[in-house]
Amino acid sequence: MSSALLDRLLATSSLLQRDMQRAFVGTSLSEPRIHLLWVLQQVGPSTQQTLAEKLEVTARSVSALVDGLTAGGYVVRRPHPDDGRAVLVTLTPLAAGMMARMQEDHTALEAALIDAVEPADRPAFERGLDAVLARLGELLAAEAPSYAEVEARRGR
Amino acid sequence: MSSALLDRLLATSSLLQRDMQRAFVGTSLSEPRIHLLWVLQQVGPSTQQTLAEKLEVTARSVSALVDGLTAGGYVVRRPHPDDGRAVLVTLTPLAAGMMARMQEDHTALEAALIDAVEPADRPAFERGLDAVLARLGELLAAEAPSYAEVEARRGR
DNA sequence: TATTGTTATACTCTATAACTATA
DNA sequence: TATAGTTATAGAGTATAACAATA
Repeated sequence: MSSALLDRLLATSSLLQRDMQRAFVGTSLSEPRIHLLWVLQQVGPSTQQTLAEKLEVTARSVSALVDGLTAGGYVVRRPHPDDGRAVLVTLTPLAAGMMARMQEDHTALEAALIDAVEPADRPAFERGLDAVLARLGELLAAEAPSYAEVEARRGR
Repeated sequence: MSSALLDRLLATSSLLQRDMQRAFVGTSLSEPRIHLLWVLQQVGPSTQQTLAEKLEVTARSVSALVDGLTAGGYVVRRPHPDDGRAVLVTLTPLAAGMMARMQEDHTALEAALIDAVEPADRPAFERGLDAVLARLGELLAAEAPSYAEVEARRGR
């Protein structure tokens, strides 16, 4: 008997994570640093506060990550044009090139995974995945009130 | 247009990870420590070497994890009956109870996720998931030779 | 006053290297 | 010699709290 659905989903998570890590062995880039670079590529130059929200870590942790990435030549801190307190963290050309390649790898992996599924199975597979994702979202929302909800309750 | 397949798989990973973490807020249990306890529940009392292999970390890291879990009252080090060098890390009744509950939650989540998928979609969904898992395994095996393969090559 | 980011401090996880005790 | 585990040391990531500069 094959292993349970949940175990296969967890196995998929594990393999996807390995695939991500494999792409950066030999560089000074760890998973949290790659994540920061990835966000910068997606949304463009950002303040550290914005990065803290996207990465779901404290502003202090972003400072440390940006320090490391600056030392490695992956990002630079530029003054914010409108706000003297803030900086705009910006990818260097080196890092922008790496992230563009990572984006290509991402697209290629997407294609490889779709290709692996029998065409006849694809619609049901995608519906099933969406259903699982939605259910997971509901379960988490039900049991773990969001930050916004906690704040609203406090405000009463 | 909905987001791509790969992004939905990554989103699923992220939500599963959150669900796992949510279960242990308020305790002194971090993700690596929970992982160790989980392995102990699955395979029974184990040497630290065995745990190091299962967790894919160094023996030194296992020492640190076991130290922390011992201090928290979750595991005890018992002498190995046949090997004076080794210890058998064993769950305390406290931790065994927590892990049994975690196993139940795991089973309940499994049922909730299957329930979320339309019965008519389930066979194709499972085939698709298996296909994705297999393809991911192939890609990783092709590009990242296993430890065993590296060792065999060195032995030539 | 509120916000942005840094300095100060501490804890966890990880790793390598050297060492002890046992096989 | 080889293996199991620890001590010593170091680096990364995370967090909270106090502070500086700017809004």
